[in-house]
Amino acid sequence: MISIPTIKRFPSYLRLLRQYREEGELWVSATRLATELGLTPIQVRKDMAGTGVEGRPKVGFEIDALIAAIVENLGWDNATDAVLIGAGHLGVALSRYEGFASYGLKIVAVFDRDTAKYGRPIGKTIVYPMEELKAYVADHAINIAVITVPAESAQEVADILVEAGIKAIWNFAPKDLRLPSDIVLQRTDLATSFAVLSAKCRRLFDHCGNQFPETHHNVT
Amino acid sequence: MISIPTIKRFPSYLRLLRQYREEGELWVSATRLATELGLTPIQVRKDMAGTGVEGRPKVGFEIDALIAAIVENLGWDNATDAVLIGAGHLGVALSRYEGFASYGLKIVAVFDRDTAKYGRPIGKTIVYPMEELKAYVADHAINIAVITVPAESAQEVADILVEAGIKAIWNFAPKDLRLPSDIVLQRTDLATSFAVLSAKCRRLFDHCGNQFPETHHNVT
DNA sequence: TAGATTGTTAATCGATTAACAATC
DNA sequence: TAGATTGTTAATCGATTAACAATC
Repeated sequence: MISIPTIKRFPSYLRLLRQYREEGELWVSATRLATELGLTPIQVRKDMAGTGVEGRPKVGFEIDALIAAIVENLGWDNATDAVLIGAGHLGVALSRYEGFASYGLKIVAVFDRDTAKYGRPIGKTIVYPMEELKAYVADHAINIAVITVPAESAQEVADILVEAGIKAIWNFAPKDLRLPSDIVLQRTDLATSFAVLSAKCRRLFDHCGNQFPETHHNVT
Repeated sequence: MISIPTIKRFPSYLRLLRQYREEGELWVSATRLATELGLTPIQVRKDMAGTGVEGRPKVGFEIDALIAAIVENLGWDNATDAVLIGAGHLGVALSRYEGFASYGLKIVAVFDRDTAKYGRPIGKTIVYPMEELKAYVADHAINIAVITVPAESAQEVADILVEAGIKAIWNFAPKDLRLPSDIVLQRTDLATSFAVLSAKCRRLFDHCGNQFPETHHNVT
């Protein structure tokens, strides 16, 4: 069983490995991956051990083998259909994001409460009425839903999804959802992310003595 | 010094506490916060201890005091000006996001490479040419930058920001940036987030024996 | 008072890091 | 061969959880 911290580093390894492959390289050492990603070689070796790929002393790891193993470990080798709820700016941005293809995620339908948006094309699909969400998820046996509605509506949408038999929810709304324990939930919370940034800034600035040290580039 | 995991839970506490206050409540127990957020009461008490607010046995914590302490701890009490680079869908979504106000983050300028977008209004600002980025950051003593450009351009943009004297970067591009160690970096990487979701799904499904268990709602 | 709740110290758990033998 | 690199076992570090006394 691969740990969550290791899983979180997999996408960074994957991006770098794919870049190396494009540059025509065949082998890479843990030392090199570590240097480029700001990790320790020991940690990279531990992570690589999780993939099941064995390295060769003095040579390193076979790039193609690592890519295949990481993709397989994440389950990104076969595409999964997903619905997205909330055709606001963020919803549209995610629906059109082509990078999802390399994660094996495919947004097959977008839903919104705003009647004015019905039928509007977004990415490779169109906007459907919210009333059709439950039936769509159930009929198409959709397993994953992406929530990009405002915080106030997020729980309501989640409840509909659960009733319809959803298996996993990726929630972008700034709201902590209450879900049955057998539903997989992943948050992408801007507030949480910014809180960490803020805290790191505070630590740095506190070290300097004031909130924002005068920059030497500051032209008054 | 408050730990990062605690910092990550602060925004969730904050949302809930503000909701309670709106409902006219004055006190809340760690037990109740724990129940609503799916945490243990012990963990909530530990986190609350970090804020410096003392609770009262049998009563709990004063909501206003907790809100003030968390906001103060995150440095969200006075607004910070930030620039955003990349006026694509995600950039526009973030620039218009009004929730940032409650984090003390204010996007004061948006930059893009696309000349067709210059002067276009986004949120409370307009799009500026990329050429003006460096001077803007330096002249206005901007400390925080949000990067929403494609992965290929992210490092280039980051380099300009560093030269201009930026202190912290919030990077949404799927790219691991190389930065001087004194620059605060926070990633919000969709791939990482989705990788965790994928891994959790795999664990759940492996437990069931197949990749996606047939849903009982599946109408064939 | 009795009992719910806080706060703190100790125990547990898990991830990172270190040490070092094995390998090509 | 010599030396860079891997793989594994042990040590360290930090966060969570448990236990329990203190409090209103």
